[in-house]
Amino acid sequence: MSKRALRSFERSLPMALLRAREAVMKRFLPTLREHNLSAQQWRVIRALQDEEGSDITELAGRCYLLGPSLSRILQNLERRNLIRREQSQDDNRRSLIYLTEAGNALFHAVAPHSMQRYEDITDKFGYGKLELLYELLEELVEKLDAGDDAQHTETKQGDKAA
Amino acid sequence: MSKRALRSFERSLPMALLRAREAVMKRFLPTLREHNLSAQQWRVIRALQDEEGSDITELAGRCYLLGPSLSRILQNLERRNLIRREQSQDDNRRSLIYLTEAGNALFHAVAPHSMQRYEDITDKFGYGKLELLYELLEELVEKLDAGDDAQHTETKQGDKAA
DNA sequence: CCCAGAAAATTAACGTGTTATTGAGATTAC
DNA sequence: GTAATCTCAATAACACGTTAATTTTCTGGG
Repeated sequence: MSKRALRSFERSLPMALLRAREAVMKRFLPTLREHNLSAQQWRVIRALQDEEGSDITELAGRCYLLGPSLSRILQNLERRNLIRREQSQDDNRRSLIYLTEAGNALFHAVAPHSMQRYEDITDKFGYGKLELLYELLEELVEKLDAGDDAQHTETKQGDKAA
Repeated sequence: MSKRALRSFERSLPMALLRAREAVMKRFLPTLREHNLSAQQWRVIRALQDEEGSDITELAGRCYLLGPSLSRILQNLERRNLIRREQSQDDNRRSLIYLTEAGNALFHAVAPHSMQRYEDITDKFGYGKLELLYELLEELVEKLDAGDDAQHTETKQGDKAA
């Protein structure tokens, strides 16, 4: 038929990606939960272990988080003494973020479990298929992000109370 | 290379799935936003268009939403007169949900744009690759969920465990 | 130096994800 | 027929996603 109906949910691409992500996250969340960490908090700790002294904008980019989310996450981690801030000398607008000793210890407590989960997934799904999946996902993002002219941002009307 | 360190973010599977999902959603969100709909609200409206008179538990399963989220979404849609509720006769705990005329009209206003976005994506990425991606994602979920109890339970008609 | 504009970070406001809890209505057991 | 139990739906509490607005600081042109 020329005019197809909308895909059913089971074949909807955003839904399929969501399901897959949740299936994967289910393998990681129990360990994180034992350490009272959300997936996002763990991303931040990993990123800081990779490279300390990032400013917040750079950290947000590496963790794929938006500023406001990261701002709240850092407040939380700071309360728990897992990170600390230092004012940048060059630019007083910037804070540089560092793992504390406790943060570093937490990383080393969680990391082995996290690695184990990756190996579980690789074993269950197959190394080749996993690599193929990575490539497809990457290519999808590339091609979709390429031509974005059709993104006419909407005209905002004032009614807030929608 | 698999035993040495955690994957970098660029190669992390949850992150890759997240990026892909967001790249896809970027194509749909502008249209939804023009109609003051979130992706989840749109999922609910689509599901109701498919099959009206669902109870909330069944609707949650079809929309892949958890109860509390759906509860809030339905309150929102009800305030906006896009859905209405009816008490089930058989079981007073259940509400059955229906699209109103306005909800139905909204569906028909948005659906063509949504279809067009799917066609854009298929064109950009390629039909074959898209199908391959679907299959891989499905297989990933299957293999990871094997042996786990599913979090988002689907309403399976048919065999109730005897 | 002063001021307009840009950038870094936070805050505000709203909607959703998630777990635990609650309350009303069904179901089962005894 | 009543008590224990299960189920449906809503609520509470917290964290995150997202857009807009605010504050502070830096920068560049007069």
